[in-house]
Amino acid sequence: MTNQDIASVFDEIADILEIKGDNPFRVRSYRRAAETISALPFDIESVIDTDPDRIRSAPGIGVGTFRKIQELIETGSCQEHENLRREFPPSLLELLRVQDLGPKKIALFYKHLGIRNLDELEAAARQEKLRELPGMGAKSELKILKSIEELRHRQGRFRLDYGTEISNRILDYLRSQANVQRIAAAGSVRRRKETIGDVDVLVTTSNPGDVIRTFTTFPGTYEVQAQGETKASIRTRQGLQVDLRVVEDDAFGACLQYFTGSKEHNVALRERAKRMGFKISEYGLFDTESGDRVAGREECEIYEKLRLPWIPPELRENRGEIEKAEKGELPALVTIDNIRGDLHMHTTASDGRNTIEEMAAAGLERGYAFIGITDHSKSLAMVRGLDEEKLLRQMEEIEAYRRTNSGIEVLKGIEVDILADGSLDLDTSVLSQLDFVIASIHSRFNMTRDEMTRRICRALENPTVSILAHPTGRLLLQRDAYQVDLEEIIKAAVANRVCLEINAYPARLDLSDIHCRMARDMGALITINSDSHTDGMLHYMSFGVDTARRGWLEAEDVINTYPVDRLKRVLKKQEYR
DNA sequence: GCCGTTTTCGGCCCGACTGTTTTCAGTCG
Repeated sequence: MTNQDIASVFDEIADILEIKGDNPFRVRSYRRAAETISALPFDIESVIDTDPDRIRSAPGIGVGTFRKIQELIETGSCQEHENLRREFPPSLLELLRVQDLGPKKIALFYKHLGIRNLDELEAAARQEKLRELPGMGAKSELKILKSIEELRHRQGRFRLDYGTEISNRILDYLRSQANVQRIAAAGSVRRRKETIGDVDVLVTTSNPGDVIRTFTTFPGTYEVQAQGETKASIRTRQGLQVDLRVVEDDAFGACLQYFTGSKEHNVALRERAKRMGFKISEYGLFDTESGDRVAGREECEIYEKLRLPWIPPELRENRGEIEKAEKGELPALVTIDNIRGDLHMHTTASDGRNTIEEMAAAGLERGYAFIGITDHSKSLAMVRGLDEEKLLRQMEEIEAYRRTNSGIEVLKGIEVDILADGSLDLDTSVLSQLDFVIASIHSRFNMTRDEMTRRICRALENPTVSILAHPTGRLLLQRDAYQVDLEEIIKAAVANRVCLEINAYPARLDLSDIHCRMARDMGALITINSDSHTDGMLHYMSFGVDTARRGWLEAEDVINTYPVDRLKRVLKKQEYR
């Protein structure tokens, strides 16, 4: 059972308790537990027997939660959870994913109309039955219909962090439990796409039957969907499908290339192969005339025979990579090893869980040369955002830290809110005393495109601002980006020497890969940041690097790769490109 | 349900927006 599986049980308990109308603080504590668990940097199942205190000491994990974790790992389920599921149909929970629909209204619809799932909700809305209920009207009904439609578009997809966790677990499991020779994950996980539809695993073995059998007993399996001689499919508890294919050793490379995709990249590659007198398939590269297989064992041979350098999977979207490869002009993509630090993280001063010292220690452990402390500003009352006075106090705290510690440069920053009119939430006289200022939007998402664009551009003109965080505000599979003219934003950023962020938080990845490339082409500098709220989240950085690579970025495009002195000049706008 | 203590209970993040209301409930961040 993965941390994610455990976390989602607690989330589900919280959901049902909310619909039930239970004590909101009890609900929150389940949510908090879920959050903590999904961010733990270690695997619960593998330490629960040897080092249970590591789990017990995590914030928000008390006696009750710990018992439920034990119960989940030992028995695969938890009594409290099962009881609640009997009380309310689990299908009710999918309704929580409808925007603007919360527990109260779901309970109302369930009680009065017996609505248990999306289809029934949609039908009731179309028959104009919802508007008759207390507190409802025609407008809410239309809003619900629109939200249902948006939700249906997203369904069946998963975030990359979950896909990565599952594919890594399966690879480890098969390597240790079965007689595999070569094994790799292909598909969108390998391309590091921000969301994935399924996981494809390829394997070579001398004993296919054994590998298939082992695969179908993977501990995270919810159901086995198909099981044949060379192929099997399982579904995880979260509903993610994983396909395993046993392939011939001589075709492993070809198969890896084929199943890595993307479809568009493969179509373009096939056309090229055809022009050159080859036929390409998952079984190899074949000479059209003789029918001989000329490549297939290694993936790079396929590209080689097509007179191309090997193309990194992140670029395989048919967005010009084949043309560039042909000319030898592929970018030297930024790697995680190039990253020297992280400029966006929170502490206990606002909604983070760790102190400045603890975040610095975690940064050191990752081998960073610098970190930037950037708590929220006062308008985010919900997270106890900092006002001018508290910020000044935090600055003193950081200076005190600097005097007693070395080895990592702790920069004084803030994530200041951009208010509705484009002004900043804190006084410029205080902001200018910081090492750098991140500006971002957390409220009033529903402005018109023009209003929002003007709002952000105005903020970028503030001389203290050197980073725009999560520029489009999207939350993957949850919330679309706000309406904004990103081209205008990028232009304004370049004109004002502001760096655009790739927020590496797996639910954001904002800028997206496409916007990232656009920003680079327009001359913008990029910063990749984890937006950590605990010391265990710094590793999210790798997802940001994945996005940067998909956006064709090189180390020089990303300020986190710069030595501290150069970084400081960029943050003070003395240097840009 | 967690946490911390002024220690075994009582507090726990709150303000804005929307659509429904005629003073507020529900949702979101």
